[in-house]
Amino acid sequence: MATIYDVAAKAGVSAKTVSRVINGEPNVRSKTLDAVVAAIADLGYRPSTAARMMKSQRNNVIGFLTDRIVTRPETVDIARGVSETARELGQTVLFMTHSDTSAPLQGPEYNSLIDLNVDGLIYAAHINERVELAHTELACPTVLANCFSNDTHITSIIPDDMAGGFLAGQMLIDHGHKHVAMLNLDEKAFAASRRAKGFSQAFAKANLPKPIIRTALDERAGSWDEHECVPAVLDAILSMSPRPTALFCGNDKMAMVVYGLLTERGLSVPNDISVVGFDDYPLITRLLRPQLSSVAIAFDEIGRRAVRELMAQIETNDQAAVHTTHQIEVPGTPAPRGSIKIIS
Amino acid sequence: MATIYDVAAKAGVSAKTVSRVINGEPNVRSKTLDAVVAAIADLGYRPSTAARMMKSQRNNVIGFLTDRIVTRPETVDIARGVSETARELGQTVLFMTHSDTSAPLQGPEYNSLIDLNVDGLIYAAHINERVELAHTELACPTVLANCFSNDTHITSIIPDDMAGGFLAGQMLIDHGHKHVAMLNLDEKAFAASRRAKGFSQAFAKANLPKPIIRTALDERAGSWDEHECVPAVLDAILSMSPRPTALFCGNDKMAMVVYGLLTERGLSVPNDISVVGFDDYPLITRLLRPQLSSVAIAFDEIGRRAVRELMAQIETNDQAAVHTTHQIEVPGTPAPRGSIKIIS
DNA sequence: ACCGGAATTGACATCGGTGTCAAAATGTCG
DNA sequence: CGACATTTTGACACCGATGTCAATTCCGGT
Repeated sequence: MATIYDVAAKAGVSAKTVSRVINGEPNVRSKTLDAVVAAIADLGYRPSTAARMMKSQRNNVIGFLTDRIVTRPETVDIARGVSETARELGQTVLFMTHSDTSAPLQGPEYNSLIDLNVDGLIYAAHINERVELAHTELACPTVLANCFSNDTHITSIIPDDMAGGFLAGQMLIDHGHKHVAMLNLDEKAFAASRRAKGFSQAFAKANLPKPIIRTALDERAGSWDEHECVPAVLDAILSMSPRPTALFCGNDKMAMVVYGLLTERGLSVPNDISVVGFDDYPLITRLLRPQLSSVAIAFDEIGRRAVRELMAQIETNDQAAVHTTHQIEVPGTPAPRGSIKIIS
Repeated sequence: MATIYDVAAKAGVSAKTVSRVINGEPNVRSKTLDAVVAAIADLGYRPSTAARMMKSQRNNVIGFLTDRIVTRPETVDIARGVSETARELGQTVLFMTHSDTSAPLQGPEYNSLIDLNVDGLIYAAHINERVELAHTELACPTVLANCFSNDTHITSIIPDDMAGGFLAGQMLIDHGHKHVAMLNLDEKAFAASRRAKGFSQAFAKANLPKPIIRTALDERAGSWDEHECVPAVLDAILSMSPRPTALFCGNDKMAMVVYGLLTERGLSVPNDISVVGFDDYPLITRLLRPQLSSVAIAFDEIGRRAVRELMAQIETNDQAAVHTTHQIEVPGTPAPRGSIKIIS
């Protein structure tokens, strides 16, 4: 690999002059500039980032750490947003996945990242929940994505689950639904309870009866068997009178299970009952028939915001900087599709 | 940030001795060692990777470049395998996603990776196809994952789609199916044609009639509307006599669409007709009712192998190293579930 | 041609580690 | 106790870039 000295020798100038050219500094005669540029091209020279970052103490590298489950579309989309925005801002992203999920900002991966001298760090969780931070002192500027902390020093970017739940409710109201039910995820989870709250608020605001809300997730079960108690809850709801005209499911996965169960029970979506999901996983919402209505959370936008916030923090190196907003909520978007019947 | 000199001063030794301790070199008296360790702990010292990599020219960093679509479970799983294996081997992974998908080993992201002095590079495609490489000279050791090249110098790790198709066929044969049909993806795609070929071979080997194979993908359509011509193809197959007892879909997504269409037509899976998918996306196979039988490709294993091959290449720096195998095929695993009826 | 000031350019130190090799300390044995 | 082998330690150069600051070149004006 050619070094700056090789280029300097070839162009008949000093290393410093080559450095000037590379960094676009002014005050280089155009003739020397041409010679240097030619030499660089000739030798296929690329400056060594190692040497560069050693000198400047800035790496233009940010770390991205996720909890164990990277397969989740949420995390993937956040990663995509981070990746793209970082590129636009000339930053490189170092991705790592926690091997041990016990504490968010700890463990071998966290240390690797810090050792590699990242300028800042984004921690993304697969589920919007409060995380407990071990350190009070952070090793570098840090932004949380899709999770938050009580520590007001730490900026976090989270989806607005309450507003999302409201949008789901509004979508149903707009289609004329008045008596509806929600099959919620684990009530104790932050995101789930917010969605339920927002959903209720939509009906309260429209002076409609409070929707029925039931927890339908089996928290004790494994990842793919967690829907075991959905049938019972669903049957209970279906046998109510008047029977709800629509079901809001805590997320798209549950909605997908509900589709199957409704088919088994000889009920068709949306003629017999309408269904709304949450998350808008395209794999589910676009491939189910009829296509599933849902509320999309722009996770890539969460990633984007996270990078921008982080860069802002890095730039204003001032530790005592006033963070006016330490919690930024990204709104969702309703995605109405064929799974909602219009009731007149 | 404390430097090695700070530690040296605090421990009352030279920088070199501290260096010895950090790198676990022998010949350090235990008393000095203790003093140094204490000083390191005291100051919270972490060696600067910048300085380190500048000296050693080895970074222990490998690059991971994917084509645009990172949301695909394939790429995500490969990334997971890469990430985990890299960690086990003490390597750091730099992830980047191509912004411009036109040529695999080119573009700003590729250059970033090379600039950052990665020791090696893994390029992962979202679909198992041949890629055209622009350079003949590679800037660093490179391994392809889920795609391959004609260039025999380049190692690639790909799923064995033909064996996978065979497994799908065998799964149906084992359940007593004799007259079956396949709704294939775009025949011109490498992976799709291999799956179809393997599928046929299973029936040929069992001395059963050749399965009906139809292309059911609308290649002109956009990403989520590509299943528009499935209904027509499906109806054509359903009206055959004798009607096939099972449908092998080119992938899980198509199988999911087929589920919906069968429901609309009043046919139930598996009583009226059996269905098999390909890929084993858990989001689809585990949430459909009945659960979808599929063939799982261990993409994380592809990622693992890719890292191991890459490290082997990096270690044997010899450019003229003989690559006995430049194409490694990773087999799939049949995942039979409720979507296949047993025919006696 | 000469001068002053601005525009260019380069010598050299520096960043934080590691390799080399010689110096110092330690230990062993007659 | 001295000679010698062996272990332990440190001084110094170097990796490849950039900042500092002084040296050089250039230019217009006299």
